[in-house]
Amino acid sequence: MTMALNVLSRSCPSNSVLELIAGKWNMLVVYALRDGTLRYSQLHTAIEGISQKMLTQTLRDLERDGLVARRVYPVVPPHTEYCLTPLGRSLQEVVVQMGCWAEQHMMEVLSARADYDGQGRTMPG
Amino acid sequence: MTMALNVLSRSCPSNSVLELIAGKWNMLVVYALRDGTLRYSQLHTAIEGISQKMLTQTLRDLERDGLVARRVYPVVPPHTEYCLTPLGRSLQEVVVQMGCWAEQHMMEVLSARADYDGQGRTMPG
DNA sequence: CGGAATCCCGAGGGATACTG
DNA sequence: CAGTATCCCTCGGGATTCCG
Repeated sequence: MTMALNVLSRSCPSNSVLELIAGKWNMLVVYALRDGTLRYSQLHTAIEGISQKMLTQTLRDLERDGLVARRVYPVVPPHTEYCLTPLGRSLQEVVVQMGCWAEQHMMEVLSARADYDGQGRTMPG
Repeated sequence: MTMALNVLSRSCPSNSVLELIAGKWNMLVVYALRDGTLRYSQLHTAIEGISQKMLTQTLRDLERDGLVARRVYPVVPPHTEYCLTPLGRSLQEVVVQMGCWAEQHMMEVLSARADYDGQGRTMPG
């Protein structure tokens, strides 16, 4: 019964923690902040295809989980900056590795997909 | 304009590759296969809370992407085994690190959530 | 045992409009 | 600029049933 610490177990908090990472945009935001502080609009530009709704929501989630720090400057027009917390930077190391893996192995994945789809599974017109 | 290789760019294949990792169950399946070969039912048991539909679908996706190998023994009752391919094992290293991060830092995340929710955001009845 | 097929609901998430 | 609020629709994914 000593299976407490296990990401595969729903009863283990690490499982829900892992879910937060698995979100579609979470990793990309952490990845985008790898070089330092960015403003909201800069994040919006850096992460292609993200809507403001999702960007805001993702940032709130990451802030809530202690991974991202938000600093608001009370000026007009508004100025808001985001950066990783120490906890966020510890995760960032793994996220960057994940990004590197994706960049390094994307061609293998693509060719695997091509093979798989070419084995008689394509839909002829 | 030399920003080709970038997981943040939708036009870069690595971006879609990263998406496949971000799926809710993909990482857990790769993680579950870290120790070697498992049968369908063993995976179903190991990964708490996954439905057979999602397990099958996730395995198909990972097989299609060249991360998981499927071996079917033509016996009755059926016997099917799954294991990581070399490509899958290269990803597995990063996934295991992600799992370790989740296990090591889950308490920090939990306490951050408690702090955030305690700052006047809870909904009193 | 290892799936495939079907049904169906709720959340995820985009588009748009508005605001301090 | 940095959000919030609302609408609305897709599809992720659970439950169930059937099959070789």
